[in-house]
Amino acid sequence: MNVGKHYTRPMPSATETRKALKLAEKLCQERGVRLTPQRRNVLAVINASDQPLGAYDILEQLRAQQPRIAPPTVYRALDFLLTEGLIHKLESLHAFVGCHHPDHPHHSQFLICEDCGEVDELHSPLVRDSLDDAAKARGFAPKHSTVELLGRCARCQA
Amino acid sequence: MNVGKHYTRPMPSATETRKALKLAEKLCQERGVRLTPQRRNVLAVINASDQPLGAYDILEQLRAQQPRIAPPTVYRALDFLLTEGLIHKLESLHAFVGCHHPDHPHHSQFLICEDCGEVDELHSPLVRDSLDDAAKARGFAPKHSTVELLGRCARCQA
DNA sequence: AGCCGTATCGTTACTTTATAACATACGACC
DNA sequence: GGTCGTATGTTATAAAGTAACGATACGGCT
Repeated sequence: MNVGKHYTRPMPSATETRKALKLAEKLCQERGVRLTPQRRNVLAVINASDQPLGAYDILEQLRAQQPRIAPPTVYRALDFLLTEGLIHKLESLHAFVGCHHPDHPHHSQFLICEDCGEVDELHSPLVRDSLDDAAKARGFAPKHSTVELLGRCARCQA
Repeated sequence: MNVGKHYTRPMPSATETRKALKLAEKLCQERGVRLTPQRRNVLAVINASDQPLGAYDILEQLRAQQPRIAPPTVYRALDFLLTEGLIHKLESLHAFVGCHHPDHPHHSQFLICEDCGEVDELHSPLVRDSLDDAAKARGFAPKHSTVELLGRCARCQA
């Protein structure tokens, strides 16, 4: 897959990754859902990456430990993590990123740099409200939003 | 593919479709690009549909007249039509719809009904501006936007 | 008209992304 | 210990998209 071509920022630290996993565990416990080892593994791979990962990228990484793991296992874990709001899917890349604020449901907006692959997760209330208003004006009841801007990040323009 | 399951609104009239094709021809001529028969055929199929169509749906329809047509031909036509702003791609559905305002470039926002498959193309200046502002605040230079709300349209709620 | 360069298209084969279907395992509860 | 629901393993296949290369068509030129 390899989204970024030029600059790539440093991988998330092991500490950050562990903290994210701890939070995920806590949230799942609170909600009465199970963060099973497979789901945890998938989340760990995603959180440990500095780039969005495709399902088959994740698969490949998991095969290092579990050579016989197959696509449905990964997709099932991804479905779970999406449902629980622990990750996001970037539709325009067919790739997945960890959620920065998994503790409450939200619309997110993503700025995706085509040069370096960096993904910036925003939660602009203005964007959210303007979208809600637009939907309301049409009597439309939104369940899920996909908001992705593709372009160049500040660093790659400089 | 078959996006809509329940209500489906009537197909666009032949008159509408013809008008859209006329406009597309005019725009292409003005721009010095060629709306070739294959491109025209693909556009016609998309415009004649009341639902977003996947590339392979389009392929299948074209095969009625041209049994040996292959995926690359369709994808090339789709690329052209996207570049010229004559159609849009709905990333969350892997499907394509005709553009309602092909005469000037624009960000669009889409309201996609999960029940009936209807797609509403919006051009809310508030949404556009709030997204531009959010991007600007991060020094991000957007090239393309994907804004899609999935949910239920007014009719399907009633 | 004939020639050239480029754009478009045909064709084959293939890659990448995603899911259906069914078998097996495992844990919670009676 | 049986059985019910949830999660996973496993095989196969569907759906979406592209690479590569040759053939043909088109527009501009002399």
